[in-house]
Amino acid sequence: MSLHQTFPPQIEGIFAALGDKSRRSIYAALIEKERTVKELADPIGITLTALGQHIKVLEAAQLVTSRKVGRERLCSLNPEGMASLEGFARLQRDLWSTRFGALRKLLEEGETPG
Amino acid sequence: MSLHQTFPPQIEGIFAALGDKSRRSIYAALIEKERTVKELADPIGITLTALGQHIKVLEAAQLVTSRKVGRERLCSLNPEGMASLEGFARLQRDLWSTRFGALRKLLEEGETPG
DNA sequence: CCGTTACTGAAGTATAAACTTCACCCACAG
DNA sequence: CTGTGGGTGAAGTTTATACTTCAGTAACGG
Repeated sequence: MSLHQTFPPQIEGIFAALGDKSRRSIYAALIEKERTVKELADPIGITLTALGQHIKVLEAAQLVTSRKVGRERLCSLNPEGMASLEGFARLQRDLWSTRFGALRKLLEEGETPG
Repeated sequence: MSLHQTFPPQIEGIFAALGDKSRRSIYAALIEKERTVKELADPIGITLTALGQHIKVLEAAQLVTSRKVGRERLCSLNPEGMASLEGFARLQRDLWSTRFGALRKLLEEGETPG
């Protein structure tokens, strides 16, 4: 039914995940170092339950990984996610350059009829 | 109050904008070529009003530009947005490499005692 | 053992934001 | 000039989802 092409599934997930302010905060907090669920929840001011839900989304998007250590859960950044995003963004730019290049070429050809 | 550093404002806007499925569809549709509000609204199945609101968000995020042509509004991609995102993502990867490099160095030093 | 701390699942609430309706304005065609 | 089509603003609805509460498990400290 849908005429429009959408983004690759992984990229969709990344945008959906980081579309939320709390999850961006979590991600940003993990840039410095790995942290427990509690350490992440406290400064944002949400419950541990809410934070756990966010972590699930971030893990599904491959932006974060986590592991149980004793009774705590240590969360860390997963560089794969951002790397994929970078690749996607670069591809977009390449496509654009190509289009722009093609346009320029057309214009140049138009100027030199022969 | 907030302990956590968040993303640069422009990047925040981009994630917030593309966090929405409809706006991703719009963006994807504009990759091929520029389109009017109606051309964008029809395949998604939303009203022109709703689409107009999305365009405003995408423009604020510098992902899209638009201009009035007669009674139509032509929307096109703004490559600046994606370029910023690519820069941000690459910076993240660089930070990670640095951290990882430092860790590896520490481990190597630990493995070669004296 | 007991009490506290960190977390988790289910289930319900609350709110932000996506979306609609409706009235209206312009541009263009007949 | 009338009629139709594309677009826009204000204001209300609706829905997705972020969030909570509560009850429970497991780990650690005394």
